[in-house]
Amino acid sequence: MENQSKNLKKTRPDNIFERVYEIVRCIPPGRVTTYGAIARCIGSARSSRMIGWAMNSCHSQPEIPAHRVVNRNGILTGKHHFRHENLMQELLQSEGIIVEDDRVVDFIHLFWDPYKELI
DNA sequence: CGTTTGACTAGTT
DNA sequence: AAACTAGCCAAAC
Repeated sequence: MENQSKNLKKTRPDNIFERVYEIVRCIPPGRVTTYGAIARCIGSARSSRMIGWAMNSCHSQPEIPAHRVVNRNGILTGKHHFRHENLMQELLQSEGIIVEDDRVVDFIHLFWDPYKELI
């Protein structure tokens, strides 16, 4: 009972994290979004750093296309957290996204706004 | 239990 | 234009 809820609390990712995962899962292949956009979508616009933390824990949750989340300039800031340094870029390129110098080419047009699309 | 850190961003100097 | 600041908040130390 008490122990269980304790365990649950430890096991259960915070709601914010689940919300983040939900949004990230909704990013269509071949599109990207930003930490800030997700943060805005879950209602705390200035908590973009938490999105990064959420991604850090997302390996426990399969089916999270974390490679489609880049920073506001379309730069692959999170690439070092993948199994291999180039995995993020390879995944993006396998979806038709051109990556040059760790930056998503034509990022502005590939940007997928969860706030608009997931209202 | 206070401090530091971080896959960020927007604003100011 | 580059550097600095502040806000945010959960883990790690």
